Amino acid sequence: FTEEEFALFLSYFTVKTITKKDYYLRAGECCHSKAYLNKGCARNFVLDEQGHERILFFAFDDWWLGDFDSYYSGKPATNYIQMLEDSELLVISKENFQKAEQEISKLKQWYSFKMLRSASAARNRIEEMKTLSAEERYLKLIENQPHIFQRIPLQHIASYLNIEPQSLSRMRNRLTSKH
Amino acid sequence: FTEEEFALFLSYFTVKTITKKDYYLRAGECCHSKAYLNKGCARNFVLDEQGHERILFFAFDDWWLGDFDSYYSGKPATNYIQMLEDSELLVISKENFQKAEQEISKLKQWYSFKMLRSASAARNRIEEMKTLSAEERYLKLIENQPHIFQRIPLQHIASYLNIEPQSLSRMRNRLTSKH
DNA sequence: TTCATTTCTTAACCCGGGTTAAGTGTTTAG
DNA sequence: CTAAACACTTAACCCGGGTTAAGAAATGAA
Repeated sequence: FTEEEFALFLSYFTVKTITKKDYYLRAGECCHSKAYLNKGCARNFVLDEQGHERILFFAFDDWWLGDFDSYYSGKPATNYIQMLEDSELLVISKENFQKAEQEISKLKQWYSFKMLRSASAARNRIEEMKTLSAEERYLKLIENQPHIFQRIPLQHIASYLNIEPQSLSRMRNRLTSKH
Repeated sequence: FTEEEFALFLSYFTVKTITKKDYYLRAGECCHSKAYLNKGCARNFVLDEQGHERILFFAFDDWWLGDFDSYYSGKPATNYIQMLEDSELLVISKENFQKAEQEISKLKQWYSFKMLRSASAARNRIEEMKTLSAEERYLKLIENQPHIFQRIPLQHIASYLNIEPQSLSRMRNRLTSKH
């Protein structure tokens, strides 16, 4: 983007601060905006049939928040997006994004590249879930995203790994006593 | 697409037939093309660290085949794509697709819509894997894609459900004797 | 400082699915 | 037609993670 394009794009956003534990989005609501997470972090989760929270992923600085399906279909969201720290968001409405897309030619291209990366990341995540055990996923997380352990409670990491907090605790114990 | 646009698009493809059990793509190869599966079906799988095949998804008539990451990064693929029936593919090379994109204005738009759907499908799949048990995924599969059971051996369906064939057999037994 | 909430750990028991092994059908190829 | 390859099932044993319950440790609020 040129400086002018970037400034124009930015002008379509509004700043929103959300305190820890509050929600950017709840299941059942419709998602009419995208939000750039400027500062803070969030968890994106769904409820299973027993009502357990299942964390799909965490979002940190420089991520985009939203429920894709709801945004594009207009139907109610299935995802909850809850802040895990006091956070600052740059929010852009659907309408403003469409306007911006028409005024800034590069935007569509940029966005479709983003979409490609997003699809690719989701596919890799599926691959990971199919080929790695809980323990392997835990070790990989420590290796690839150690910063997560500085900011996110273990219970949420357990949910992300698709196990109960007790099991993660037991696993960590097993791993440290093993050496 | 208009009829002319469609004919032009088609002219960039070549027909390729692949017999049952042969591969459209193997891990380690680079994926330089996309393929429209005109007739037949295929399984897309990866190998885990123990060398077990893990099926990510099946492809039937009207699906597109390829390894996204390899196609866009130019790096070797991690996915195998193997035909489960004698199949007919319409193959388009990376170069031809790029040419077509420049000549047919709607193509980029169409493709970015496809990409959106693909990202959305992958996200839903992750959600499903996180919230449903093996048995629930099996029942859902019977309900939503019963035709799969007509064309795909149970061992492959087991792999898709992320369990061993023996476990699927046991589960089916459990379910039928339950009523 | 003190009480309450949240987070983490430990332990006992249970169950679903993995593993191994064997056996029965059912295709396919020579 | 026959042997080999493939597909499916059953059973015994084991193990990782779920469940329940309790308590310890850390954090936060009054």
